[in-house]
Amino acid sequence: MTSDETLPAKRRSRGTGRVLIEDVARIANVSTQTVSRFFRAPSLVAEATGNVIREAVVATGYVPNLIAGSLASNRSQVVAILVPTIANPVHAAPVEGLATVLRSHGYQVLLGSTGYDAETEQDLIATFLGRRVDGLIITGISVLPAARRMIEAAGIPVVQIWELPDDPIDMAVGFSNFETGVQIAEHLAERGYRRTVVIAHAAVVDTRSAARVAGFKAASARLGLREAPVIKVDRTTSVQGFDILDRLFDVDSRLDSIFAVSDQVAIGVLLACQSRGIRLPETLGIVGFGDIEIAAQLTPTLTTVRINRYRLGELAGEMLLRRFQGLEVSEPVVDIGFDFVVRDSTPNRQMR
Amino acid sequence: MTSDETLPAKRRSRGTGRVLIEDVARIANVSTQTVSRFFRAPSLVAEATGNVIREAVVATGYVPNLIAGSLASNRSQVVAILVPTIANPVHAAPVEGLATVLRSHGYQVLLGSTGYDAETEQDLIATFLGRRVDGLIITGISVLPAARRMIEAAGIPVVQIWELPDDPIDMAVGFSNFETGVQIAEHLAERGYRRTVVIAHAAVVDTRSAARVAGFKAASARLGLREAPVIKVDRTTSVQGFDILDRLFDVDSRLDSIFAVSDQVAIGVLLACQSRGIRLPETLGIVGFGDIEIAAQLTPTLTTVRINRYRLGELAGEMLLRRFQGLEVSEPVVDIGFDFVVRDSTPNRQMR
DNA sequence: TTGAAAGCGCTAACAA
DNA sequence: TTGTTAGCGCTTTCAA
Repeated sequence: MTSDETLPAKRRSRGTGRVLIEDVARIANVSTQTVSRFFRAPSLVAEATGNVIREAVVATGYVPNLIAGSLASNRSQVVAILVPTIANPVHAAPVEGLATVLRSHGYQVLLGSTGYDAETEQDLIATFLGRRVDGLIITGISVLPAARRMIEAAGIPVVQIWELPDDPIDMAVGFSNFETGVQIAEHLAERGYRRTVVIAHAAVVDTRSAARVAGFKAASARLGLREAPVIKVDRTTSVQGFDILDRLFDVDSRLDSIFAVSDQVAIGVLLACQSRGIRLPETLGIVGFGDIEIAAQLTPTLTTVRINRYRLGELAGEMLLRRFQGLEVSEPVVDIGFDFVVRDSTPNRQMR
Repeated sequence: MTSDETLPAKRRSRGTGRVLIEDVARIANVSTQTVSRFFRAPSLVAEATGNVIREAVVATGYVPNLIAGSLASNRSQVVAILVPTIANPVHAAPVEGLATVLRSHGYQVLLGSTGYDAETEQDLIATFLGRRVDGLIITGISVLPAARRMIEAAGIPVVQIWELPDDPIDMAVGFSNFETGVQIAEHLAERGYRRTVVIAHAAVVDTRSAARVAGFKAASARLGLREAPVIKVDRTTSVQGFDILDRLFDVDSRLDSIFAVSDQVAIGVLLACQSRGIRLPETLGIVGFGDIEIAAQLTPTLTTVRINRYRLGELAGEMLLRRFQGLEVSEPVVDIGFDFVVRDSTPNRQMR
């Protein structure tokens, strides 16, 4: 017979049968508050007391319920990150950087894949706010107005990554995608290419790749070059060269170069050329974006733009952590820049 | 002057100033319980009542606090997944599959990167259990005993992925890594290769790649072939061919083929050969593992093993969902199999 | 179909 | 350095 019968009749316990902080407290002969303190700030507990508590924790196998702690403290120790798709290593890298930085400070990462869909993004934001995440990382700037209002109402720190928003929700870490397009156009022009075809991303919310194309076009116009034809692909995250190669020559049978908004697409074209016996780089100059690992090992090696993607996530995490500590973030919008990496896929082209 | 002064003096509210369920209830002129029901099971609320509540929700901008809900209901609606590193697309794919399946059922994904470290894995498991996740997905079988005990004590459903454990913690979705190694050895033998060098993973917790190597060795021995030399690399997730190529020829200057435990490594070697003008596939047969997207587009195309990685995560999610619904999982350990994909990198070799 | 009361397990505020 | 008390905001239980 248990002691349950000694409880007031009205008490209908829904207990989960797990070890609670009060069990530890009773065994260690201290208050629950002291046990709580022992976990959150051990330095505030006398060493002898701490040892007794530690023993009681081991003896009982106590695991603190962080949900209860979150409710009481109004801090969840969770940060959410929204990416278009985690299956693209370009977006996986910041997640890895973020998770690593946060974990060393006791925070965990809640992951949301939007599939390049603004509605899905908004739904995820709503859910994450309902979970009372302490901070939010968002890929890009195309946040729906309603979602933005929800975020602002929640008042939590937010970092937008991959772009430099004119009107940031809060903080941002990124670089000028437009400028990468400009440099690519200038490079191709300087090397003697005159008939570039651009391979862009069909997804409208991918404002990052759109900005690269816009930069390319603006610079081409300024240089007095023809307006490059653009073909659009549904997915820029996969290597799918043969179809694209056909479409390229359909659009301009005399093209001399391509600029693809992602390395994956550029590499697809490069490999398709190889497979069909089209000589590279003589026949076609190729520029990609992202500098994925394989870009430097292909033959020819790929001219592209390198971003420190891991650092992007790491830095975003560090900015959130500063805010969590109540500190100022001196530079709320950080330009981490990019490296334009010239390799063998865009050699000097003899003028015609 | 606010109404605060009418509150009992002892009441020291720590309220967050946000809209609460009771605000909605007051405005809609119903009890908090009815509002709660409206969110969890709208069909139990009269339509007219529901409409009034909906209006009140919109008017106030109420966002339910899921933390409080989790504490009260003892369900967090969160599933955690542990992967060695999210930066490897091979491990990112199941995460994407899991997240997609779970999201459509109102569950979110908490992500943990272990960095192929068992201690880190254990720490993450402890944290996730403290957060009272409703389910857990673990990559592989090398869970430390203490971590295993914690999981079993928590009594939540668990799915181990990528392997078929002899002694599963709970459920599993995987395939026989050993058997992939066997088929690779048989294929190379049948095609006339006699001097294979194996490129393995140095990380001891990567029991998956170890099993592939073991299968390869067992089959080679059974076929009466020489025991293949093994070289170990620290990271199998990156394309790093030149160093490895040198080491290969150091180990066996007359090797005729390689088996790499990951496509990334196999492709690194393939590209390094290309770059150095080593003729493929004549000089060297190459087999990888994983069938990453680019494998089919290289020249020569890569012989490898295909796993439905996305499905791996999806299926694991579906198994958890069944358990959450209190249903039986008829087959707790599922073998999803693999496809051995023979391509151009391992042509028939003329006997010497 | 709706409501009242009593927790869920922890931490913040205050006091000693 | 430690303890007491009163919540955190929701859902469960039970009753109507």
